[in-house]
Amino acid sequence: MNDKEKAMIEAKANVLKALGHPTRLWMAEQLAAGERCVCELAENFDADFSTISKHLTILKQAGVVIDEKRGKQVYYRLKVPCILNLMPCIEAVIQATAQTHIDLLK
Amino acid sequence: MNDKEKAMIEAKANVLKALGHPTRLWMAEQLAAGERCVCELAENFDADFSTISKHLTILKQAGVVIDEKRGKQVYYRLKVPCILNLMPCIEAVIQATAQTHIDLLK
DNA sequence: TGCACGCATGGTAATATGACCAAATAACAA
DNA sequence: TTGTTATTTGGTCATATTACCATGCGTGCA
Repeated sequence: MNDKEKAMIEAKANVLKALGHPTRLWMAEQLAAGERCVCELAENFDADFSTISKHLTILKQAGVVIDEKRGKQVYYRLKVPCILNLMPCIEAVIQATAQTHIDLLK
Repeated sequence: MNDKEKAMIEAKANVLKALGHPTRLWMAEQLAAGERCVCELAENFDADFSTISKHLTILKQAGVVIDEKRGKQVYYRLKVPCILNLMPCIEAVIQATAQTHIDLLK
């Protein structure tokens, strides 16, 4: 594995890692339905405002979302919509996994 | 978001998180080409044997891989091959991202 | 049986992550 | 200008992650 391959693996792992947190994955799924301002996300999620903001920053740095300031509000949206398409496979992994998860899919 | 939805999000995030580490992502990509024993993975990766084993355990617990002991060796393989299909989208995210990453895709 | 090999597990230490509070900043309205 | 709202940033602390070393365990060979 050369340096470039290693950098590529790290970059890809970083994207997956960004999505690998329940809060951030939830955010990405919300944004899949269309852009949201931070306040709209906060409205539906019980956590400190600063926590939400920091998670969004991580998603932004990973390249998953982009933000746009309009007036007093900052709107976030998915940068690459295909992120959504990952879910069926992830769900298949869960479905293929132990009994403990089977009920999640009903 | 009810309890079941929350559990589903957490389960999905856990799978993504398992893949969100360079070493584990590399392993998954290796296994995409076919099963490998731990020794074969170790051969191509510069890390302590125990480190490799622990990463494989994490992938196994996430449901990404399964293992099978044959003789003295343990073989790992992808449990759900579609994991591979995620990569084009992840690469698209990287491609859509800052200049710093563009050279990775050449 | 005894030993070497392949792998997993336990322990430990350094570093990273994530949650909250408090404070700073930007945009508007008054 | 002053206050208010929307969001980000800095600080701190608890917890999680990850890497290594040492050790344990199962398997097959001598």
